[in-house]
Amino acid sequence: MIDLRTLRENPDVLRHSQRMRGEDDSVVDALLDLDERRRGALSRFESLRAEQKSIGKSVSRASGEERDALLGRAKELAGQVKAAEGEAEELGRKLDELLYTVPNIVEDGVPPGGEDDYVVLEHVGTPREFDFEPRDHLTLGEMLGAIDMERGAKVSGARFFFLTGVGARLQLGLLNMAMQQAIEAGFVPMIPPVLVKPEAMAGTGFLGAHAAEVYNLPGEDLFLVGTSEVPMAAYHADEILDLGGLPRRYAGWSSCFRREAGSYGKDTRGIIRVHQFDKVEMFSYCRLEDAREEHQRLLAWEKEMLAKIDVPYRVIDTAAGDLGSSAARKFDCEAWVPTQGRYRELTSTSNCTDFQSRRLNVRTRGEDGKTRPVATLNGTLATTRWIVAILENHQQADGSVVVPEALRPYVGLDVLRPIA
RNA sequence: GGUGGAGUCGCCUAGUGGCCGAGGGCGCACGCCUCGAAAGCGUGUGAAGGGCAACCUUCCGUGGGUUCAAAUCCCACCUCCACCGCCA
Repeated sequence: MIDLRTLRENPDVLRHSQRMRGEDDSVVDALLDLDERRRGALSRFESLRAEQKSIGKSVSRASGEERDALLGRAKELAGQVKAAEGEAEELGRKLDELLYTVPNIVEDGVPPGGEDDYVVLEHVGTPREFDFEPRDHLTLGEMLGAIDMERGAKVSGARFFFLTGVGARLQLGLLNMAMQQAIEAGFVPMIPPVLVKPEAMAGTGFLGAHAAEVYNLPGEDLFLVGTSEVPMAAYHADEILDLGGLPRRYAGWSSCFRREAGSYGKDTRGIIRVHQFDKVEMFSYCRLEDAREEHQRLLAWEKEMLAKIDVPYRVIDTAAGDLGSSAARKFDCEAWVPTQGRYRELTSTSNCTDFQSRRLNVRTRGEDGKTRPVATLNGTLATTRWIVAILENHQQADGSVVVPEALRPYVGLDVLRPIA
């Protein structure tokens, strides 16, 4: 959520940001207009209410005719107060409604443009030359008895799967390795609820433009989270965090649920794009002025994880138009997928500045004693999709897959071999 | 799912219509005392918004209602606790 005070003082910042995202900048004027009208109504209500209170007090002291006169005036005021309050509330509702549609202000330095206008920041590792025809991850997964899409579809429908045998072991090992790295880096490990209230979903910015992506349980008024970012951001909702305790870092392990509405036909083979997967996610609360630096740290921890699975990847700086509504900046790490001949997202780290914390009311107290919103950031440490990169990049001609060295203690196997 | 009880300023608690945005204790901050500390004493100590100074308004689980006036009365809902039922 945008800060109204900042908007009043410097509306061009939001106008520029909206244009960077390729979105409507006239929302700025609509906001300013509503804000001014609401403040007017509020101030009318406040002076009426003040008068009503003071008359109310004199009623209790007065008697006889004087009391009757005061009562008359008080009754009159009661109606006016109610009307003025209603008007202020109505305008406040409209303002909030509009405010909730406005995405975060884009950070300086973000490349302009849309999905394809990202800037590649670096390449790490080199795609391997195969002296045989590499198999795709699903073929390998089936040969290894690791992935069962057919039964996934039988039981749950398209884009569902079973991880079986070494597939299940691979995922458990990978996610455990991620948790272990996070713990060693000082993160608090966390297993959050994956069903959340509407406030948590809206607070993190997932009920806006991408509401169609979210599963909900209408009878329960609960939503299935698409990432543990949601419960971890809402974890400290309505709290004032100790300044000395920042940054607070959490590593959440959860299943993630996505409807993948509108992606019909995309990535229909294998486990690249599925309705349910598991993820270890970093989440950090820090001071606003430290957020850029913290963002770089999260990116560094992602790279540390990627190094452990030893796959070639690149880091991209996502263009403004492709940022989520809560992100001010986003870096993705994309691994090389040999059979697709391209890079696919394995991690994504976003700096959400004070966008989520304003909605969720997560604050800290500054040196001046005043409360102010914190920054929230998130980043991926491992997901089910990583299995794709591991299988494809480390496959051998016979269909076996060499487990990356760092991962071996967690998986308990050096090589995954095709089953008979 | 049923019945009973409860939700007040970080924590505990007082408060049954106007003198309550709200008293007390704990905690915390500052000061005095002390060589220093503890104890003791004194002062201060919720949040949001508006003017940004005095000050004003809102918030006593949430939402509605009654009233000139609601923490206080009425209704609905939510949450927590206890017991019962049902079921992992």
